[in-house]
Amino acid sequence: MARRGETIELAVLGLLHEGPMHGYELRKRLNLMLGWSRVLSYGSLYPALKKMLRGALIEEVTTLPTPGVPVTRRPRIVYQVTELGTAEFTRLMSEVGPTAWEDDNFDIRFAFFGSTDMEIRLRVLEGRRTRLQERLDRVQSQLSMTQAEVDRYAAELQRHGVESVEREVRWLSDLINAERNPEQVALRPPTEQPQQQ
Amino acid sequence: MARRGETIELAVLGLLHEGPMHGYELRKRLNLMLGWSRVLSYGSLYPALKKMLRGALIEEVTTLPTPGVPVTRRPRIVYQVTELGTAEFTRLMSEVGPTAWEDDNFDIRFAFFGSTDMEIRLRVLEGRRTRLQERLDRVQSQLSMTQAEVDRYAAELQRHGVESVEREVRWLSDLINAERNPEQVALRPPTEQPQQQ
DNA sequence: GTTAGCATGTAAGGAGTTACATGATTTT
DNA sequence: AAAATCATGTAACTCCTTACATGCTAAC
Repeated sequence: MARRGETIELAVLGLLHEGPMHGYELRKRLNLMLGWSRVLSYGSLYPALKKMLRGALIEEVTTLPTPGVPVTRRPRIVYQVTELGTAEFTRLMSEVGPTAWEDDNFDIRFAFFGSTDMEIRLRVLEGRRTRLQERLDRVQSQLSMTQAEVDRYAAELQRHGVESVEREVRWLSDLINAERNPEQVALRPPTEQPQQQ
Repeated sequence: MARRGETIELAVLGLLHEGPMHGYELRKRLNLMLGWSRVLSYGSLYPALKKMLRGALIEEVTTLPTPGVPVTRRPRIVYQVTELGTAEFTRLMSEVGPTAWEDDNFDIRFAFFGSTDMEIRLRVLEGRRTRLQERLDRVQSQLSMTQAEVDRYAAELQRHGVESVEREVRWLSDLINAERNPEQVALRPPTEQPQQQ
């Protein structure tokens, strides 16, 4: 039950889904994709690749005659996902472990929604929404209790936090609706033009 | 130059600034305050307290006759901040190390703005804004390059990310203005009532 | 020809978690 | 009297980073 360490693994499997890649490129794409928080270092990527190689989730591509690029290339090690890896990808995407709703893990799952089916997408979106809603309820109940004695900066931080999470919940709700009614609603909710065309 | 491990230390020093507390209560207040992301565990709090005790940043309070509470209390170990700790708090608050603008570290600094002076507040706010703006610029320049080939879910994630960071930047700008013109603007920007009373 | 970036790794360590262990106090 | 929660701690482990080490290739 690989609940820990799923983050990089899932990201690599998802990216390799788009085509074979070498480590350096994986890192670049990952940092572009999840650039918001941390920058993935080689010190964690390469060992992870080795481990996945041992687990036969990925394999080396020996010859890949990319059209247009000269073949005189030595040091690059290009990986591709195996059948086992594809199965593991699906398993990880649908797994609802305790860390699956954290920011980074959710973002990775969301980024690869195109490689899954609607059932899983809905489960992930609704799970995240439920989690955020729980946090919101917890904070707001505590907020009403301790309201009087809080310093104004701490209060402003809480206000801003609540507002951000509420916004996130609305975003998730829009996405869930869009999943359920694929025809009626475009993926992007009408922020700019509130009229139907 | 304790650049790492500053997070808990700063939080503890900031909280003890409000008055003496024991470990359990520190954890509760911290989780209330920064409840958004992780929950601080005892396994990291208590060792940190021990370390700070060794460094004389905090000290045990032997007798504290809290009015109204019976004194028959044994196992609680109440800490208070020392002079050295107060100095360290100021130092950490004004330090602009590479991790100071990360979400958690920024939130902690912000939460204790009431215990610092405006100079430091402005430096922290402006530093955070600069960092976010840099990320924004980097992502948007990359976004314009790779625009065509991106999957729609990955694109929506990026769009949402950019929007969130832009919102955060605006929030910071409002706060910076409020710091610079303390009379004119209330801390909270006029969301509900745009009129002056 | 030298700087910048591509490309792959290893070793040591940091910052925290989970799980375990223990006992007192309050509530039901 | 049992259950919940208060209260303090330790040991092992995980995931990741930083710093180091190496060499190739493109650009200036």
